[in-house]
Amino acid sequence: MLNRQFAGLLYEMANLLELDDDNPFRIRAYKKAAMAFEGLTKDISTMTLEELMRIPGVGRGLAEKADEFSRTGRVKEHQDLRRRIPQGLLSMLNVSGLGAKRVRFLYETLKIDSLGKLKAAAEGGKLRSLPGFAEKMETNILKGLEVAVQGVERMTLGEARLRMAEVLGFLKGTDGIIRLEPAGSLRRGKETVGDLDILCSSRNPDKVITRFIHAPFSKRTLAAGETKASVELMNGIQCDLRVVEDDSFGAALQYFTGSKEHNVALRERALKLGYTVNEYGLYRTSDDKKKKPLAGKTEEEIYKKLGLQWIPPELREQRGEIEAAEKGKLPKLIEEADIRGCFHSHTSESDGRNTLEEMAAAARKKGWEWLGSADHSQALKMTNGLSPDRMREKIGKIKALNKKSKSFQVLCSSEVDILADGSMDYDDDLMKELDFVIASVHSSFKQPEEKMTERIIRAMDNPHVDCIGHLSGRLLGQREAYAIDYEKIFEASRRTGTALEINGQPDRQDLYDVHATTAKGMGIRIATNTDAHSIDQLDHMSLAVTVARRAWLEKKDVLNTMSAREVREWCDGE
DNA sequence: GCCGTTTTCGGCCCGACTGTTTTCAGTCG
Repeated sequence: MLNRQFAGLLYEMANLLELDDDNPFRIRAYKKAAMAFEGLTKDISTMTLEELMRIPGVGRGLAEKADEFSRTGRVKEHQDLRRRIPQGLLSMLNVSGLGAKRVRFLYETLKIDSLGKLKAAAEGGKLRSLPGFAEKMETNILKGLEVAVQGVERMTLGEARLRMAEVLGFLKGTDGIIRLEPAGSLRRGKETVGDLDILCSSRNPDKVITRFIHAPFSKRTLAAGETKASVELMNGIQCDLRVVEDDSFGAALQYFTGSKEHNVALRERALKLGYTVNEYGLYRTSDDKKKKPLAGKTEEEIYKKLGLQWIPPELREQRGEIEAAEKGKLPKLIEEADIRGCFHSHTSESDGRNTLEEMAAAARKKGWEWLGSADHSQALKMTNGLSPDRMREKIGKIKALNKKSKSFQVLCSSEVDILADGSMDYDDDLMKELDFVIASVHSSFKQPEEKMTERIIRAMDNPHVDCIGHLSGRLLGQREAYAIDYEKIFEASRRTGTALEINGQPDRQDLYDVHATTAKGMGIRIATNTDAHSIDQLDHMSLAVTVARRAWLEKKDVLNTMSAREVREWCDGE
């Protein structure tokens, strides 16, 4: 799958073109197309030129580049740009406060073409005498350099939600606050979050901003004006606060939730309809901006004026949601309240922290009707995986437990390893005794694409395997996804009726949202699972559901919305 | 670069903050 590589190449080309002072709209087109290729599940190397050109934002020029890239692994114009523009200038763009204009200027005047030379020049006080640069700018560049050298860290959504709850909890009590909501990529449920965005309406904006920049979690103030402030949190993450009038809250919430691409598309639509939209409201193009807006108090008003259904934040990625909203065809997204159980959790029998009884009690307390207790199989020694004898013992234990309760059922499940050759870690007789089998890869991650793909398909062909766990195997910030052919695997999944898991562990969130969308389109059933290793991790269902929502999934697409009885029937009827 | 029930040419989202300036460019989201 070359899509991500090609998207990366286009992003780099956009930056190089910017350094080359090329047409800004051309640069925007490259970035927009890069986004489109990133979200595409069909492999570009299997697409014809005509198919490529049907991707929104991709015309003949970029389609030909995609074609050139999949045939030759390179793009000539990209190589030309690389030859002409020093590589170091690209890394200089990562320094906060430096954009293409300033980087180019530094290169032309002082021949600075690397982070090292930039640091030396700033420390030597050589920048302050340049026109447009002064002492303050020099200091800021040095600060920006520290961050750029470390590289930009993004938090997982799970971590971001915790940090957000702390900040909101602190701000909540402030005098004069009317509404206070998280915005940005966190509200869209993106798998990782770069910084925290908070929106607030208040009768006393000064007070909120002052309290915010002096909060205990605020390490340093990056900017502070009348309507917005940014601070760096103790963990180095940036947190932005915007304060608006309550009449503009909906417009501002829409605006600061993004995504940027969604907002650009929305504004283009507004212009066609004779309106203009900003963070204060929706106006007629002909009207004075000081006039009261036609809409702005709620998001629903804005979307309605533009002839659209309200679009849930998770869908605002410019992946067809505006077209669907126009036709009134948005999905009715699954909600956490629809979930009645989880197939995948662990106990202290293998590597979990809580006993079977504790896990079951906690699941019941969440309002669930059933829980799949799916300890590891024997191959995973480091997790104390269960031998066949121990697993049979556990099956007996679960049967006894279920006799005591009618209203709550534990499924005897297991997360069985898919061994390197695609065979399963338990024999068929044992798997037959289990209610539900999740097959996962936990070893030999570096197999070539073809072998890994065959390995997983072989597991799906086993009649006892119900579901594939964390298909891509990626660990956010730690490990790349294994090389697999998604098209072939989805096809096998459809053919064998094997479900695919959306794993809600914060560093997994696996399937990827775009892959889950493709799977849904093929009629593949999805299980949203926690992979909980302790009772508190059962709350990771919220992350799994968020991924499902970003993938446009509805209640009917997800196995976990079945009642205990339906799950039993489904397991027996396979 | 892309795109088109106003267009195949001429558009292409919009505003806040900073640091540098005497009214604004660059950056950022």
